Amino acid sequence: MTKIKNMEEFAALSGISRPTVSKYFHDPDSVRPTTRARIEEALERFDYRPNIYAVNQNRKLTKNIGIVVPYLADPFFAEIARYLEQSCIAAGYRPSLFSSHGEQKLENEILDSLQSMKPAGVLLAPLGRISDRSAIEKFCANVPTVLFDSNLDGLGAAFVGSDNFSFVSQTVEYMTRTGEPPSFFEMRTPANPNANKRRKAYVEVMEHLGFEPHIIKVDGKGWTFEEIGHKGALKVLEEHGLRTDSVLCSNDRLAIGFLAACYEQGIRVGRKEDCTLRVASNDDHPFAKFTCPSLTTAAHDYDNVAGRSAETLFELIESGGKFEARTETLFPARLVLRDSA
Amino acid sequence: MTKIKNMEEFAALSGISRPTVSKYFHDPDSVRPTTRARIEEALERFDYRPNIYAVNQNRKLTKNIGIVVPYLADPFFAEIARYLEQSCIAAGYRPSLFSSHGEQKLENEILDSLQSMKPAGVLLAPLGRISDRSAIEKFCANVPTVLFDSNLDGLGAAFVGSDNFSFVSQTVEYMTRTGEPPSFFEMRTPANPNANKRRKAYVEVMEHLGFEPHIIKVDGKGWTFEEIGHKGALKVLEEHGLRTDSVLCSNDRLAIGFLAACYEQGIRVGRKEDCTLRVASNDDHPFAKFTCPSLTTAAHDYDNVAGRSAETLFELIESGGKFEARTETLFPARLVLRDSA
DNA sequence: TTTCATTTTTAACGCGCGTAAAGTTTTATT
DNA sequence: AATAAAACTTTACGCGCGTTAAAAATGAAA
Repeated sequence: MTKIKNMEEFAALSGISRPTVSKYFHDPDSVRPTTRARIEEALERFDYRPNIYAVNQNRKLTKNIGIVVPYLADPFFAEIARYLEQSCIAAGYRPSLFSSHGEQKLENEILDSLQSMKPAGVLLAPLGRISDRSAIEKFCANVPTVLFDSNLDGLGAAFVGSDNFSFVSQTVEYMTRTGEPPSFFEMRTPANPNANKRRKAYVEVMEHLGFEPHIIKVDGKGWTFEEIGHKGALKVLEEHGLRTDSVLCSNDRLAIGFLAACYEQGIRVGRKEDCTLRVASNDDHPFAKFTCPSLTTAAHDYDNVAGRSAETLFELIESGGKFEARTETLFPARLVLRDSA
Repeated sequence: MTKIKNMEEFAALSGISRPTVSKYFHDPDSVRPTTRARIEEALERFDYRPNIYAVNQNRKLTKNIGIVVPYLADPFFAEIARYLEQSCIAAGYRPSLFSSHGEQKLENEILDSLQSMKPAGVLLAPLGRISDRSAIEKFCANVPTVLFDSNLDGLGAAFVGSDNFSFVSQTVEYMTRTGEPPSFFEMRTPANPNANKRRKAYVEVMEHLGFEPHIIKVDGKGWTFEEIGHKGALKVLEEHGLRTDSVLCSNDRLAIGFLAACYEQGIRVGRKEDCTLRVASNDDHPFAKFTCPSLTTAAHDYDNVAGRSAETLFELIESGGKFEARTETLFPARLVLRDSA
């Protein structure tokens, strides 16, 4: 197996001219089947691959796609990222994954370094409230971008995410139907815009059902949601801050902290007779199945959110990086009944 | 702010010749302070950055570093990856992150695509038992590689990880000192080589302390450890397969499943009077603090493992990609006492 | 001021590939 | 078999930058 230096050499060995070989690598279907066969035959014998740097330097558009998530240590985003990666690869792109780790500075740096990669497109789940809106706006002006998970009004060519109203309405309706109406447990200043939409949905649904909304806001910032939920729950439980025996957490990670606090305080959670509290939540975090008790929650439609995000980006790329109008696609939640409520 | 097309143009605008500017970008200290100042002044006015593709095409060695983890949806690896990324950036490298998602095929593809990136070096946490050893061996022959977390004997220029004996000896000694000796709970065919070392350490420590080792192997494959631990625990509890009131899980994710099963079965876990079981584990998973009860576990020295891995790779790169001898660096665990044991 | 080492400039080539133009061959159509 | 369309070959340039060699400029030391 001789080592191939460059396309010139490979072309010679395969008996095809270099421009045709180049064309083949750009799109195997753009050459005649017979020549394609000859190239692929040679490809097996010599295992040559074009130098990606030379290719990307000369192509007007690279095949790179950037995937940016706000916090990769959250398995929710890790799962989404996995779907997205695979979709990109399947479509012939080269994904590269970045995590903002909850920091605006890092998000900006990622966008910066992404720009110099001249990507065909970017799938961006922004930090949300703490994002540098103008930086993202500038970025989106230069790079075809589809936002997902967190919407920033008007930014990016499209948004794909989950319908927060669907999440909250299902959980609230379920809880009110089977017991007392829930209080809403959330962070005081949530970074994620979904949190705000969930709160609004909660208020709306409660009022529609004829109940008085009751919101519990806990302090804490950053992405250590379990910790924040845990501390907040201890405080609430100590102060007897719950009006009913039901709590709806804004998201599963807060709920994980909440349940841990309940356990420590000896409070039985669930819908069995000996339980004094019901806790539900939103997201269907990968660990929600293994909390104690297992968590009743509204599940994201992972597959569809990720799939549609990727598809939308591909369409965007193929239509030259611009859509006529910005679209927002929201997928409804699926209520997952477990033991906690 | 005019747009700069290339280094030629930028050099002209800054009043310095292109080769000198090129030299500056390679190492700012390699030019005279006065010319450096002039370049940096121009840099502020025009915000130009070299085309990374052209740079990487021509440099013998890129500044890219690949980081490969076996399963990014495991927050443990997400955390490690974060440390590593930051270390690389701080040292002036450009990290790119990959996850094998538990699949050999993907691991191989990642190594493949990594090769064509001509990285200065790679930080690789292999899948372990299911890795394609020959593929990794071939890769390591071409790219300076430091293994971390999972050791593959003789592969890579160095290995940095945790001392599994330290993990298990601390947990076993603690449990035997404060109560009955633990059974060891693990997967039958663990992918991770650390699991095997932990089992051996368990046997060794138990025998040294004069107790008979008792190992419980549960079925299941893949990386859904919580699920496997959960199912396995239900079976064990049903069959009364525990010889004592103590269990040491091979890792925290199994323990999370184990605790969930205990909760469902109404078994009180912990060291309080009303508890009938003690469960400890290894890793100090980010969620171990929020299990019910919170998990007593032996913690990885995250900072040191990640820090030393990165440092070792930098040294490797600076010494031309080869070490005289392969080194293995192991960091001891730190016992974290919580409520479960 | 002279001297000499250091740094910078000028000029030019190379990297590996995209791409275009013009000419040649192959395939499809009738 | 004649013709046109499609695909391929040849030739050559360009991309943006690394790198080198020789010439020129700079700075420090004498």
